[in-house]
Amino acid sequence: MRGESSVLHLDLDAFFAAVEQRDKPSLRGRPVVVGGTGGRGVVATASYEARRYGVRSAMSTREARARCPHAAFLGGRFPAYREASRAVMAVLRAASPLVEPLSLDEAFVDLAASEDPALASLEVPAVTEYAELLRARVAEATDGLTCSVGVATSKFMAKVASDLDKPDGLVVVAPGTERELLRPMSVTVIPGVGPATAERLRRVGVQTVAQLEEVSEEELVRLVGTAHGTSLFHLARAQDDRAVVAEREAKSVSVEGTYDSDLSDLRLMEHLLVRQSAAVATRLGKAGLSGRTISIKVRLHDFTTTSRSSTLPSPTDDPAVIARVVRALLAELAAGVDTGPALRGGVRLLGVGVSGLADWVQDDLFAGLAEDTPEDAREGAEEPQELPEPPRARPTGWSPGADVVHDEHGRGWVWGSGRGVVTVRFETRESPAGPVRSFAVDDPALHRWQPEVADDPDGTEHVTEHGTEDVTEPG
DNA sequence: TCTGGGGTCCTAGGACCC
DNA sequence: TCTGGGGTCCTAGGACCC
Repeated sequence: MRGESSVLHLDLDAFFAAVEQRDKPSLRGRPVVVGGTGGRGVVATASYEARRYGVRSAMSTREARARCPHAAFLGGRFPAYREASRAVMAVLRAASPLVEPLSLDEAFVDLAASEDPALASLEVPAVTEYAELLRARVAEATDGLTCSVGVATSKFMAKVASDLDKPDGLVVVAPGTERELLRPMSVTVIPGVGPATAERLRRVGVQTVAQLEEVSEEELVRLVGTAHGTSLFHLARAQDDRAVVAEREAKSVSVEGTYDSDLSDLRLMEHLLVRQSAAVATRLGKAGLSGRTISIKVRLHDFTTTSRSSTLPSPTDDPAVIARVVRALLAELAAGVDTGPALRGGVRLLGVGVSGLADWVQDDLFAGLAEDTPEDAREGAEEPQELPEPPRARPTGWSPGADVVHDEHGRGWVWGSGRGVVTVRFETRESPAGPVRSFAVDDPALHRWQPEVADDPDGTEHVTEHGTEDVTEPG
């Protein structure tokens, strides 16, 4: 917490809906709802006219239609929102080099780093005047969009303040007045306190910040865990030293989709996941990123959500590699004793994500792999007789398209990532495109294998993950 | 036909290494 | 051979945010 009110939080009012009303005069003064318009859509933004009918963000579009049937329901024009956002961020960056965008419509600005001569000092009157100037500049740069601004001695208090006079308002919290402002408020003003945490606190009689102040740090840690508990303890006292950070690197890239009716056909799910893999790869490529961990997400008809992930030895942005891993992860779920039947019972959402991002793309897969091949994998490759006993258990799943190596006994193998070798059974089918090989993983405890394998330009089967020469198929 | 899509952070357990 | 702890990586799930 600083001595001056120099952290500014800006929040554009009903942003998506406001852009629509700005661009389409016929919508001005009317209720506008932007969000998913399909059967399972939710509201992203409701204009203030629509909020009067009880329409709220995250509400299902179905319910919003029931509450306000005469509203304009729009699917959203993200390029327009991005452009408006860019104009706002440019205004803020002209005010201070330290701008931290939180989303398209929100940002922190560190006024202590400002070199704008229009900011006379960090005293409350000067900061108030300057914040009004910024609001005017935002309106001018965006052809009339309004915003709400809070200025305080910390990020937390600035964000609380920007919420106090919405829409089109400004609140500057004078240094030293934070706690009296906070005490009567609900604990839900604290970032990180959502429905689950609020309920836990309510059960021990805590609903306001004043009541939260009475709880010891140890008790809070016991209630909600170490990180959350200590953070809650300090935020209750308006203690917040988080810096405004201009550049934050992306940690993951994902694509997901909810379908209007539940899916039960595994081949269709695979098709959709592979399409999402390509979309993720495209976005990675455009951003110059690649990642090692590939995940799929599956939400069932009853909204339970499961995920599977697999970490490769080196980062990739290759749609073929991502798709291959994704297919294997789906096969793993389909083979699961619990997850398999659940999958066929109806899936409402599928998603693909890549995390463990690096800001570089490996040019030569083989070059990188040669250097850090795990010793045990090499040994396994050279001494196939030490592989596990042939399986007795029933195959737990089939993973079309994965590459398989066989040993001299005619058994098929797929190689793990530094974890030894996984036993599989395989079969080859004839298809118009040539032989198609599938394999089954026989040991459920081992089946989280790493199917990082090269494309197959010369028609031989080989595994690139731990050094290719060792594991080229004989003949 | 309740409940989007894009993220971040945290926790807990197991594997593995020293 | 037994006991043990610390650190890191990985996976799955959950809470939360806009």
